[in-house]
Amino acid sequence: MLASRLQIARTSFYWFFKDRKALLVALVDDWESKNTGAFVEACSSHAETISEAVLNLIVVFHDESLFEPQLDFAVRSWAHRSNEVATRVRLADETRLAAIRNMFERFGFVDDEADARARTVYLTQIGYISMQIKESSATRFQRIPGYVKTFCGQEPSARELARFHARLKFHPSDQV
Amino acid sequence: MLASRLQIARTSFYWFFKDRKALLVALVDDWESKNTGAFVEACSSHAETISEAVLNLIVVFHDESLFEPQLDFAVRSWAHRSNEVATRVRLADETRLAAIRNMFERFGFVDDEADARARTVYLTQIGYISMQIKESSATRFQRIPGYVKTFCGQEPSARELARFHARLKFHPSDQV
DNA sequence: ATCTAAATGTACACTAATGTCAATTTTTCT
DNA sequence: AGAAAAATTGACATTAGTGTACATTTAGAT
Repeated sequence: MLASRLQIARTSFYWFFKDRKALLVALVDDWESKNTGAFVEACSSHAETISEAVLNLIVVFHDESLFEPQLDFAVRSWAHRSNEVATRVRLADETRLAAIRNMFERFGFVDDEADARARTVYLTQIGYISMQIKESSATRFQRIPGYVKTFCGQEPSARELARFHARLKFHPSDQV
Repeated sequence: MLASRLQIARTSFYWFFKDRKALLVALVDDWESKNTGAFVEACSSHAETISEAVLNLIVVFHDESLFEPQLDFAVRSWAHRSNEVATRVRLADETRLAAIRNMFERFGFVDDEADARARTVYLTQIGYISMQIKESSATRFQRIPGYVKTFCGQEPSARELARFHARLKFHPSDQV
């Protein structure tokens, strides 16, 4: 399938990768290096309010240069069958969750509540991928204020929303 | 794999199912019939407060006689490769989401907010499965109040939590 | 006890998936 | 142009996955 998609002979694959497994390992390596950094950075970037901070984080999930939904789901699927991969996925998830929890704590949420809110934000996005929802960008943007209010208990200001909107306009691949 | 797990010869499989595909179709049929009913029922069951209603819903996700995480994820995985399955999954998701949204609307949430909260509850659970989190029941129960507060903006009362706790004690398979 | 249906097993066949090898073409560098 | 490296390819080999046919065993009913 890969070969026909690339318009080359099937066996040409073996010039680039030793075997099937080598490709899969490379994919997980790529997944690992690409994602985690962007999350930590978004969580520690400056924000005046918690709603702005949450919006910063949501940007990462919608920027396909930082986060690839299809790849993420594929890796998680693989993790269901491989303990090795499962361990790496778990580690990445913990790193990301810690970063998000830390973000909530910076804005005064404590212990269990910071933890629950961090998990809610993160798990909602992971669930989104799992459901492979396809909706117009209009629909998507319309839902954002509701999500932000749910995630942090505070509605985003018009100015924060406008900034969020502007940042994502730079990535037309999201408009599908 | 299936045959060795069941301690029978590989070909004995074909006595029960015509072929591989027939088994997969049966699995999706099972998934479909089993789940959706339980959701709708939980969402329409009586509750004094929104926090109690949310707890009623969370029970469904933790009761393995009503909801099978592994199967759910497997079906969603399959949906990524089969349009037929994807359509059925999408339909089931919409039915469930409508039931949950309706629940929030009964307690005074309107339009976008009811929608966002319904999606947050549902997607968080789907995300949970995708992450195949394994935690002790103690840890799980500890997190519940935080989730409830995030989901509906209101903390569950001690009495509501006690009832929730009691209901799940009847399903020891959850204690893993 | 014996007949029948349910269930299991062995032998075989076919196809899809994966990988190796050596030859060939294309690109790059001097 | 000509050599070296990069990339591609077809022919072949091996293994895993899927399925059929038929014989055999087991369980239940009369």
